[in-house]
Amino acid sequence: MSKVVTRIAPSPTGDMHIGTARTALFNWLYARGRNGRFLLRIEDTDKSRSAQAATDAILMGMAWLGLDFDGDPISQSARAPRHVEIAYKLLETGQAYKCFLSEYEINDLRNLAIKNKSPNAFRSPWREAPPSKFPNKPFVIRIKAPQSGATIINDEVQGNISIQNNQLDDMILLRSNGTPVYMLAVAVDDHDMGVTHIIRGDDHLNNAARQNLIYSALNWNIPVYAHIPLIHGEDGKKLSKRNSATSVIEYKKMGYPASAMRNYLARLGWSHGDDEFFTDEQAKKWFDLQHIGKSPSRFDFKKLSNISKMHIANTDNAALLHELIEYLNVVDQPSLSQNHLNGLLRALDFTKSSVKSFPELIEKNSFILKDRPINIDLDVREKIEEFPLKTLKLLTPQLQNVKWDRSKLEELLNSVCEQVELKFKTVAPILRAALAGSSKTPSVFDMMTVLGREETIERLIEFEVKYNNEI
RNA sequence: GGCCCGUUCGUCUAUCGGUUAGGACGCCAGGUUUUCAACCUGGAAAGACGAGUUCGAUUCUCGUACGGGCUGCCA
Repeated sequence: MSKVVTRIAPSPTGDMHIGTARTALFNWLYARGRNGRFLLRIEDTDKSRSAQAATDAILMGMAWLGLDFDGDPISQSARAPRHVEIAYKLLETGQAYKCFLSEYEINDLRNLAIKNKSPNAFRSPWREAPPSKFPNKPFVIRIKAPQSGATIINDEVQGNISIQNNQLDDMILLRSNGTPVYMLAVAVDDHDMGVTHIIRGDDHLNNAARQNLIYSALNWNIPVYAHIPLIHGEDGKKLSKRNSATSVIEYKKMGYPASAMRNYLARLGWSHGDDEFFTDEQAKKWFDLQHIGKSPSRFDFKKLSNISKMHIANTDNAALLHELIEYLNVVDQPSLSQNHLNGLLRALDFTKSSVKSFPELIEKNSFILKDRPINIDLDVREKIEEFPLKTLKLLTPQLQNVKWDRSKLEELLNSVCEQVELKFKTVAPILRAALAGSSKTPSVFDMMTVLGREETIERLIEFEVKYNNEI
């Protein structure tokens, strides 16, 4: 059995689409799980639609998602001479022909066919014309498609699809300006690149029949097809800017880890029994074409968030910090000081287990990312019904001597609470206010251990003074 | 219009003729708690519709409805 080769072939138009990312992921998983090769080809045949910025966006998206491809990206436009060569080869063997119809004339013929309710696809009158009749006009090269019988597509996802050949028109291979069209380029490139498995959106399902025409005209082996259903928005309509975030970069900016995106996207339309949360290694091992669903699936942010939460909780601190830094960077936040970085690394132990995304993680860690004087959020202020100064007066001096670990601090706090005859429930908001100025924090003991003795005491004193002044 | 594809809880899905149709997210209720959360327990919730094949259909076939795709000198 020959080695598996897959590819992702996006066209460079604007940002990288999340659907493209999923298709890339499927191809990547399939190849990587089978010791195969995964290639990237930029489909820039139509130069007017292409832009370097869009290509960069694709590269960035792939990099963020960790979808590494083999070799250099292949530019389709650079391969145009080869496409032209094949078109002329087909012309020579009589499997393609010159068509001298103008676009205007084609339009008329097409409209006429629709008007007459012709069941057949459009045919050019030049199909069988002898060279002696050729005018001195620009021409396109069309493939000579069979007019009867059927073309079968063996699709790993959709099954065996049969398309009547009278539905297939003599598609254009080379434009009148001599440039190749997409359909030719795809078939030639996939063949030349040795692609064995084409996993792509099912909007290409009908195209597969056309591409098969090219393959068979050239006596090439037809690759394995797997046409996967498209992703829809939460409203069930095709994913668009109106109903969802469409570009990969937006998800990065929302602060979802790449591993979570891979997990969620893989699970969207593919399944491995009841497994919901899995690692890349498992996904590579498990991924197959048989368990890809046939119907389009809706993008669900709630589920993504849940998967994201599990991934954040399961990422080790150093890697998480690395991703967090990249996240802050992409959302144009100022970078963190070494001091903050150090604190963050320690705080992650107990802050990473309960958040859904990086902005939440930042918020949860805000106590360590703030410097004195601590600004107190309004909602926290409101929760402090009375301000028992005596508690702090009693507590602060004792903090000087207590052994600085979590259990000792708990003991101390409990005894102080007893002395002032308050429940810890009442005291905690005050400490939270003093230490973090926010209600979104980890436990006060965890904050104390990370902040350290000195900083904790400074914050408590600062708070005490502030309230003394206000009274 | 023609052709092609799809349809299981709100959502993602399991099921490869025989199940009390399972899981996850979300939702609801209760519990725990030191805030936001998190966590624990329980609950409601599905085979689009109509025929046929079969001892038996979610599963196979056909039709209908709905949704999607293709039908470009776009990709």
